[in-house]
Amino acid sequence: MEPMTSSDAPARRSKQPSMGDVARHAGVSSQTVSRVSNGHANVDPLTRQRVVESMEALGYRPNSAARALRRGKFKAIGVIMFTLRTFGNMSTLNAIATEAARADYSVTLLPVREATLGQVSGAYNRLSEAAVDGVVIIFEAHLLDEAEFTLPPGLPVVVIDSNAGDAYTVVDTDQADGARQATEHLLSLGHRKIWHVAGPESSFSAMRRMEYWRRTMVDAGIEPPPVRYGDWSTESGYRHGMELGQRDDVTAIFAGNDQMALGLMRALHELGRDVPGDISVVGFDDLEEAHSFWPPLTTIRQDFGEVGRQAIQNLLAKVDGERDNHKIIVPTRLIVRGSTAAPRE
Amino acid sequence: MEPMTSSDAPARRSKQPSMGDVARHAGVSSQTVSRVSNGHANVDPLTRQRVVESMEALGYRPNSAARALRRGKFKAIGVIMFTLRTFGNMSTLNAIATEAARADYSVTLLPVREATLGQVSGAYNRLSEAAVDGVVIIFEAHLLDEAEFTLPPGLPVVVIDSNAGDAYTVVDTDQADGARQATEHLLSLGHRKIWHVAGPESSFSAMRRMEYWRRTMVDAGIEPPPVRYGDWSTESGYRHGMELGQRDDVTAIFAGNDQMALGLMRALHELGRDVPGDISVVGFDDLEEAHSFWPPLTTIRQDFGEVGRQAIQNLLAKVDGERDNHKIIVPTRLIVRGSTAAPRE
DNA sequence: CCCCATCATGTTGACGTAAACATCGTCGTT
DNA sequence: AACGACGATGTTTACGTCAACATGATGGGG
Repeated sequence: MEPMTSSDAPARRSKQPSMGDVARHAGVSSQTVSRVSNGHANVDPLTRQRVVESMEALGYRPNSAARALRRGKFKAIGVIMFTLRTFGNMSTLNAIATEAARADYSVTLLPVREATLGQVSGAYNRLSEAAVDGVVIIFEAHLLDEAEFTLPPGLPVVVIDSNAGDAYTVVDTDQADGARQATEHLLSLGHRKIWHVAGPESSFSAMRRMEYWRRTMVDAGIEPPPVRYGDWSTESGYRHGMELGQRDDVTAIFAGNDQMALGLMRALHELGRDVPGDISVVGFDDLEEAHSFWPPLTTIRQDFGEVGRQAIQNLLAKVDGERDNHKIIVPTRLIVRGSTAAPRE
Repeated sequence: MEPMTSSDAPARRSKQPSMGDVARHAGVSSQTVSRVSNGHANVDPLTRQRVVESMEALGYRPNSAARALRRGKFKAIGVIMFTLRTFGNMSTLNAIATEAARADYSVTLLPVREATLGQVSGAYNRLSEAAVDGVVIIFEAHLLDEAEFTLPPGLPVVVIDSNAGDAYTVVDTDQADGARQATEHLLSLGHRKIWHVAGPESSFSAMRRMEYWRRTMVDAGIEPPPVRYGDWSTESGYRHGMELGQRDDVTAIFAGNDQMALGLMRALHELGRDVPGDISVVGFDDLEEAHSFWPPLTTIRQDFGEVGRQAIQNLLAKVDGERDNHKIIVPTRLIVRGSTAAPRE
């Protein structure tokens, strides 16, 4: 990989015009340009007009670095995440970006990676110098502690989908209720022994869903079968499907997410087991494609949009001085489609 | 869990220590602090040590606004897009973020939305003042022209998946070859009349794929059946599937993307048509789930990672002064799975 | 018709950083 | 011993913006 140094003459970007340039061009002071630029009152319409014309003529655009320095605000919020690869993270990010834009904030991605321990001297990671007014953290809170970075003190934080406790404002999908709805749906169809293919043990969401599946089973007076752990991927769902599909005491499976449910169903197809005739399957997430799976997947819909919205609203409130931490729970909803049915007699 | 940010810190962030504070605390000049902060040579190890300790003691972190102002660089690149909702955009963004982080750049999302035409005066949109050194545009170039914004002159730009022509550096998947491979695969299996469900007419990618499907058919001496247009969604695939599945002259369908292929297959399932026994289906994209569809989908794999990598590398080269525009074509690959077979006799 | 409120505009300075230049020892060489 | 090179550190200044204050004009009320 080439070092990409800008050592050699960095083709001096033809100096962007500044307020001073515009001011000179329009024959006013730069302060007047500033006033126009910020839409302040008390500027003569004619002057304003003239300034706007000069700005256009010179192709002036405000220097946001100077602005941020002057104002002490970046009008930007950071999103810390490990990967964009999951549907949930992406949907949440999309909602965050949309909501932030509404408030005229931009969103900066701050992927977490190996700390760039430079010299013993300047050991700052990107985060500590990130040009943001606040951050949304989208990952498992327990990783926060072992992470290679420290959050700058005083930086407003909102955590999504985590067990961060009272130290932060937390926005979370109602994992518990979702898992309960999924399990009860299967119970109400007449299934007794409901299997669960959970997400990885490192995931807070996975553990919550698992816990409430178990609790619902126990509440129904049924001994829960042993949990099986996947890693959210279709492959892991497939593997468990191949095993579970060969047992004759399996009539219903609750998968920790839709992708594992998909892998599961594929395995069952390959084994010649009918879904939902022989085995019912429920997922979690409601991927956009879930209704086109074969059979269309019964699943728990997460409202990622609402999660993102809540996260931004709460974060911006903190940026504006709010001190308290909140815990916001976004409800989930059971979507019944074709992958569940009453067990065969 | 110990809180890593003192949430009890003063809401007033103006208390952030500056270089001067650190300098005073360490008994050196602020320039020395600057040198330490940037890992420059020519600093006495003992002095360096002392400065680092002072930085830690005061919780100093560099002010990136001041830094950006001073250096004239933001170390950030912007990504302009309409939505994160599609698999392709999402994958590309992921690759971009990863690659940018490698070069120590951060990524700022710049979702395009209705222009915020403020006062007649300060009608700047977010883009024109965005704190970025360059931008990647992920959408149809023809929309660039009718977009409500103008790209600040002199701002390096790389366009992905578009027909932007010579005005920009363009990174694109080899749509043409992908469509050719898909069509030829079906032809080589013995299919003659291959139907195509294309993406929306507004999409450059969709049109490229369609064009080369047609061209390949013509080259094979076959009159292409009428194109059918979808909108990339599973629903639109489903609709076309319901229609095509009821005709007995349909043995092979090339869908413009995997999601439409999925909808298509669902419709065929509902109609009792066997895939690939009665009808073969090919997609485009190779979604992560595609291999778990039922049947596993034969499709064209796009290398989004490479697209993102190329985009960033070229953009950063431009940021460093490169003037020329390039056209980078990233190859595609046919992935044969279970949704295609020779036509029934 | 004078005074002051009001408005339009200009001037000054500070935000935090880092390049450019200045200063002052120290050490190796002849 | 004298000289200069070099390394460590300090001083000055400018980056672009905008708040605060200053100035100068206008007009209405007493």
